Amino acid sequence: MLAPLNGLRAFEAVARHESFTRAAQELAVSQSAVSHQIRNLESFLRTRLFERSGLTLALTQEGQTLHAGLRQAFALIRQSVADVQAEVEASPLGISLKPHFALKWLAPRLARFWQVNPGLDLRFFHTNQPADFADPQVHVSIEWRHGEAAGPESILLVEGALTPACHPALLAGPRALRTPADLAHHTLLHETDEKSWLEWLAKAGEPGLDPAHKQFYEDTNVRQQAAIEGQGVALVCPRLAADDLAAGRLACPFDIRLDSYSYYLVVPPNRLDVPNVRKFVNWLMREREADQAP
Amino acid sequence: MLAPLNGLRAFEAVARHESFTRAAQELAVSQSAVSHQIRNLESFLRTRLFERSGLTLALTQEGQTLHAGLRQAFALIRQSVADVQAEVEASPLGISLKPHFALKWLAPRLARFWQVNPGLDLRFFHTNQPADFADPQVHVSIEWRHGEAAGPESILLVEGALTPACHPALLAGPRALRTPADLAHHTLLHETDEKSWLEWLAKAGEPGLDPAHKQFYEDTNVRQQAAIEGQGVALVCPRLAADDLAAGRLACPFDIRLDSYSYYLVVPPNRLDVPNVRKFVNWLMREREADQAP
DNA sequence: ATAGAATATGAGAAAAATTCATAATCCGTC
DNA sequence: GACGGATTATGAATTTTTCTCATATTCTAT
Repeated sequence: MLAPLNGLRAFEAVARHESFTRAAQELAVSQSAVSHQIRNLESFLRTRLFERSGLTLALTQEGQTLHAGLRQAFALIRQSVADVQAEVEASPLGISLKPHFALKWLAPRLARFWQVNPGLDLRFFHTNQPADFADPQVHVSIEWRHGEAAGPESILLVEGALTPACHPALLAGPRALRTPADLAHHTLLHETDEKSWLEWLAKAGEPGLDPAHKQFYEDTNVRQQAAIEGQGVALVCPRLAADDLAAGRLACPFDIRLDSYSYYLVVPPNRLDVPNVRKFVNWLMREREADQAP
Repeated sequence: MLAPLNGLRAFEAVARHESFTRAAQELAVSQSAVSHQIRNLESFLRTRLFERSGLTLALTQEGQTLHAGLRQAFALIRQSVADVQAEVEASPLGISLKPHFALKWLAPRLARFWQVNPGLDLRFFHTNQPADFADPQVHVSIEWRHGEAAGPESILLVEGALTPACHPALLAGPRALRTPADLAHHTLLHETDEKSWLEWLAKAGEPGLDPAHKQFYEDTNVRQQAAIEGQGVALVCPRLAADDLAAGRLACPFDIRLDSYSYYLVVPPNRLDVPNVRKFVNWLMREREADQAP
């Protein structure tokens, strides 16, 4: 049977400090705990390790023998653990997010992040799926979630507020989009299913509307580009389409917005203890504030 | 917070064996326990330490960093603990016992002990008090105990069988000891109190007997010598007075024996795990057998 | 596909560690 | 020499950790 490691650790600290009380402070436990540990170790080794003569604590012969090796051993352990933690710290911060959010929201702001955190490596996992936090490379994610499904570890980053958008030309002409009912003559650009459009149509008072065509684009960047090319009407998130709207590449024919989904920052429990994660999250929070100010 | 030591130990074993299962065997725990330990350590360090790709287990970069230091550290720990145990092993085996038993029973047999266990150092604590097992130098004791008070850790070594003994001359002459009642004309040699004699007198049918004189000798060797010198009658343990009886220095006038007290070997719980203790106890047991054979 | 050999996992049981409250001890001081 | 301050010791209750069992999962080779 191998020696009780926690007792050895306590012993090493006591021997170094020459005091139970100070060792307890270093180990962040009570003096009583240290006393029990030492007693237990002494009973395991069947020998006294300290000579308690009054206020002075001295190592016995056996205690000296033990401490000689343990001092080195625990220094090695502490060093090795610190080395690993440094490696982990130096490894890139993994962020799982949708390509659309990455392109339209994060990318334009990242330069500012480097200014504040130079030398911090990021690693992006672009996916339309929920993050796989079992993968230790993934630390946080930004997800497109239904507001109600957002748990306590979710922080609202950008409000969804989905609304139809299309090439400005579609607002005029014979089949001009003037009321939601006009969508019946147009192509609706979907994601992977029709859920969002059905929800929006219901809210717009056209629940049964049957569009002329349907197209499916899983990637929102591609879908939005398709709308820009005039291939149909897509539901867009105005804040993430701000540039296209400002440049006149897109226009929003109606002011009816679906706000059940939004972009949320998701940080698994305790992940904020990782310094790099905290830095990134703090920066995101400040960007969010700046976003909402104007 | 310092790293979970037991997890580190498990990790070191797994890394060395390149197998959870074999590490579990070395540590004498289940594979499951090792798996839990590693998982816990990985979660503490927030990194994977092993690459589990099918049947082959490989260290990750972080795992290698950690193992490099831990291998050395644990080797040091094992060595230090072994060193201390060797020191403890080499220290004398402490035996607490009464001077009388030491002189009359143990001393004549010790030569045989050295034959079987050459180089094993013994340290005798001669005392008439019960052993102080809190003193780590005291490993076993041989005690004069009441049979009923003997606990499970007590082993009968020599039966007490107290009976009066005196100089042979007292068996003759005007005040010859022929019946217990004759003791009224003699001096009774006591230990520290009159208990034993009172008990013996009761058993001998002379409960109220009032002796001519009383003398108190705490040390049985001295008391027995006093009897040899003809100073009175002492209660002796025949097996420990065998030499004096055989040589005619002592005689037992009556065949009434008090057997409530005996010499017991006392070994505190778990002490038998100490190799030297086991050697001594085993030898004592063989001596006891040899004692009872003839 | 399937057997074999490994690791993973969840729940409950067992063991170890910790704390609290307080006792005992020791030393220097008045 | 009694007293106060500082230190270690101790016992009981509680919390935390560790372990096991039973079983799931994963991977490989046949």
